[in-house]
Amino acid sequence: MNRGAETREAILDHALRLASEVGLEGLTIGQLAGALELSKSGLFAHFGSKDELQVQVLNHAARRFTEIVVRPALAAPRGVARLQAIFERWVRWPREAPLPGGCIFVQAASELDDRPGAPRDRLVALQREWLATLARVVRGAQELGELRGDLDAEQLAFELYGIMLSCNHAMRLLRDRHAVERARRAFDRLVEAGRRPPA
Amino acid sequence: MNRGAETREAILDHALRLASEVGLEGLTIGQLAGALELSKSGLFAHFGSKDELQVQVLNHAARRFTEIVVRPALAAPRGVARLQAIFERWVRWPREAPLPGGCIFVQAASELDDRPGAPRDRLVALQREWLATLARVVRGAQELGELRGDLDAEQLAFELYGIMLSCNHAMRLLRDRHAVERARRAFDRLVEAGRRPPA
DNA sequence: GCGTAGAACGAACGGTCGTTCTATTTTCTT
DNA sequence: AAGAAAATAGAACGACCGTTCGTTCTACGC
Repeated sequence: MNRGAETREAILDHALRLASEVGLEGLTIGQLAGALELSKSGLFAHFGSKDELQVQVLNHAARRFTEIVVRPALAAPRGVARLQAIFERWVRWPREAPLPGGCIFVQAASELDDRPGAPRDRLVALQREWLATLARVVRGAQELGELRGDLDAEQLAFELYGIMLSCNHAMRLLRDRHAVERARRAFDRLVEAGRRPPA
Repeated sequence: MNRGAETREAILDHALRLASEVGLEGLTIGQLAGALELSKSGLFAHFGSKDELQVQVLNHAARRFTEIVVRPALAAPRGVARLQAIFERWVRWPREAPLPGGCIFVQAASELDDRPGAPRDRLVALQREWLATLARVVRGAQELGELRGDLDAEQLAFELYGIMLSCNHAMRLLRDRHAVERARRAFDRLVEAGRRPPA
């Protein structure tokens, strides 16, 4: 790896942590440079613009997310077990990334939803991908007969992500220590309802 | 109403709309003053600090929320009907407030969750209140026998809010035109599951 | 009509923002 | 070892930030 690529990696690492706390907008080049003992201009030269820095932070986060959440979950056996694995990994991922300010995608979603530009476009693509991944795992469980075949996989993905968002809200804003427990119960109920034949 | 109270109301009105788009942090006193054709210092004098402005914007939003969502829903008959009313009102409320940038509480939750201070404290109190309201309506339905008595009302409130958060995410970030439809289906399924006796 | 309190103003403060230069140092290639 | 290329530094920029200050305007009780 180039010398430049190394420091760029270090920058993105720190930027990711920082952005989870203060947001992608709250991220400032001066503070980031100060924390890494670099000059503002030196750090800036790696990216050329703040938008590009934000895009690369999102890409960096996506790589981490794949490593920490998606790939290990794909090691679990297909079906509901894999769905459960992906859920459990998601809950832990801010701790393992580590992202002291919580999931950066949730954070960025609020920040970017009304701000057109490259960072928003990138985030939208990543979140669509994530929902598609959830739906794919659901379909895997359907093909195995563990979940009803007439379920709308995208609908289930929508609802699963809702549980995760509520969990995030309860943990990060309300500091509710039972948030994960609540989310787990909701997840189990949702999956259980998907097993039963329709009434 | 005092002259001062009138302009303060006008300020908060505009600030609320603006904050829904750019966030409570993105709100700047200069821009707000410019939009209202006031001087920065003249506007500032009404609040004394930006934190206080943010707190008052949150309070203003809470008043609106009560008028638009909670109070009309309380006019619906107790039970599941009222729960449905509160859900439908919630979906529409950014359009009716109007909040062109979507629900300000969801927006603020991400912004403030890692920033201690008066605005955060106020938001936490408001969101706890909101979840408590949801739980109270659920309990109303339980007392009427429309929902199972052994359900955990707070758990159901947690899951209901999750559906709303996922709806918000799909609408605002993904620009998904079927978000409300998805949310409605999730809501119906959740309530329906609450009607049935346990398996 | 006058005096006074509150409301709004305009200018300025020190700071920080993202960005743009130029110059210097470090790293890589040959 | 030499020369090209990449990486970093440092100073400066215009813009805007929240905030302060002293002044001016406006409305209303006497």
